Amino acid sequence: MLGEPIRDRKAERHEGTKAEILEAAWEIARAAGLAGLTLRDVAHRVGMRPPSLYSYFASKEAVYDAMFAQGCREFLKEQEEVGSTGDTLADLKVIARSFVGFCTEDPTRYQLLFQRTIPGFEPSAEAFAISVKGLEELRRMLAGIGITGQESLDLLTAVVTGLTDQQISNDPGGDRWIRLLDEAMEMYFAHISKRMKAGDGP
Amino acid sequence: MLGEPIRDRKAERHEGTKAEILEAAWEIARAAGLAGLTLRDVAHRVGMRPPSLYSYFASKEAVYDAMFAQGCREFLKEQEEVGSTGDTLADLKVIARSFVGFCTEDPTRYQLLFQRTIPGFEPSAEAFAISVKGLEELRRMLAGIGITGQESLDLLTAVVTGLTDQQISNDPGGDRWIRLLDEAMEMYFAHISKRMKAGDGP
DNA sequence: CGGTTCTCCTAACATAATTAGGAGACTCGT
DNA sequence: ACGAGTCTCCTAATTATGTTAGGAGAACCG
Repeated sequence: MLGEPIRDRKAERHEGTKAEILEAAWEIARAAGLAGLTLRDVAHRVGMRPPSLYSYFASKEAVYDAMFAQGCREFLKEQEEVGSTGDTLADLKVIARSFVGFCTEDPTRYQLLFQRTIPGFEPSAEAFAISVKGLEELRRMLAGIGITGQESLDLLTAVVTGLTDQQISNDPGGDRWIRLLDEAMEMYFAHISKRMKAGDGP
Repeated sequence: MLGEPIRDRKAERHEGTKAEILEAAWEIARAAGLAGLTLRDVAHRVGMRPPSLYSYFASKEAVYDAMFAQGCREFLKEQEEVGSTGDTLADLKVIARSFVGFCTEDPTRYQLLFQRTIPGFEPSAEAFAISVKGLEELRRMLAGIGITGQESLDLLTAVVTGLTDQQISNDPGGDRWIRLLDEAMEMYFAHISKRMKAGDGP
C-alpha cells in the first residue's frame, strides 16, 4: 500500500562500505606502494577478514580497477577546472602545471593511472572509457589554444610526462624538475611557433 | 707436487650455472613482465626445483639485483661506444638516439634500470655503483659537447626519458615518439643556445 | 680410498589470493 | 510481531609463491 520506497537503504549501505574499502585501499597503497597493497591489510583496516571483501569486489584486480576509475574521474574533474585566457603560452603553462600538480600531489595515483606497472592489471573497458574521456578533454583544451596535430601533441606529452616522471622518481616531494616546467613550455612554444611559421612559408 | 691448479673448475661451473639462471630469468621476465617473474618458472626452465636456486642467489631480490647490475654494465658499454664529432647538435642527436635505442631494444631491461616498479626492490650498493658509473659517463659525454649545468641536464633528461617512456608505454615496437627525437633535440638545442646567449648579455 | 665439498632434492612453513559454505542479523510483507 | 528471504561477515580450506631446514648422492682432492 505504500508504493515503492524512495531509497534503497541496503544498496546505499553497500555502496558506502564499498567506498570505505576503496579509501582504505588508497591509504594502504600510498603507504606500502601500489604493488604492496594486500587484501589482508585492507580488510584489517576496515575491520573485516579478507574473504569478506569479496562481497564488495570480485577480486583484488577489481579493487585496482575501481581505484583506476576513481582516479580517472578526479583527473577529468581537474581538467574541467582549468580556465583559458587566450594567451597560448600562458594557457599552456597553466594546463601543464595543472597536469603536473595533479600527478605529483598523489604519486600512487599517478603510478596507477599513467604508468602500467601492476603485474597483470588492465583497466576494464568501463574504466578505460573514463580514462579516454579525460585525455580527450585535455586534447580538446590544447586544440582550443591552437595546439593540434599528432606530432605536436605527442611531443608535448613527452616533455610534460618526462618532467613529471623524473620529479616523482628522483626527487619526490621536491621541485628539481617541476621548477623547469615554465621554461620547458617556453621552449616547446618557441619550437612549434617556428614550425608553424616554416609550414606557412613557400 | 703439482702446485696450485690454474683454474678453479668448480667455481667456473658455479658461475656458469649462475649465468644460465640469470639468462632464464631475463627470458621469463621479458615474457611474463618483470613483476611476473617467479622462481618456480626460472627453476623449471633450468631444470631445477625452486629451492635449488638458493645455492646461487640468496633470494629473488638477489636475482633482480644481478639483472640490474648486468643491465647497468650493458648500459655502460653502450655509452662507451658513442663517438663524438665536435658538432654539438649532431652529437646530441647521436647520444640521445643511442640512449633511446638502448631502452627500446629491451623494455624489460628499461623498466628494471630506469623505472622503479618492483615492489620492494632497491639495488644493492654494489649494483648501484655501476649504475652511477653509467650515468656519470653520460654526464661526462654531455659535458664534452658543452652541455653542463644541473638545470640544462635535468631538462634534457626529462625530454629524452619522456619520449622513451611514451614510446615504450604507448607504442611498443613502433616509432610514434622516437621519430620525434631529432626534432626534440633541435628544440632543446635552440633553447639552451638562446639561454646561454642571454646569460652572456648585460 | 676416504673425507670434504658441492649440487640438488624433498619436506615444511609463511604469506597472500581466492573459493565454499554456513551462522547470525537485518528487512519486509503479512 | 513473525517468518521468508536476503545480506553481511565469518571460518575452513585450496592454491601459488618465496623461503628455510636438512639430507642423499655425485664430484673432487689428497
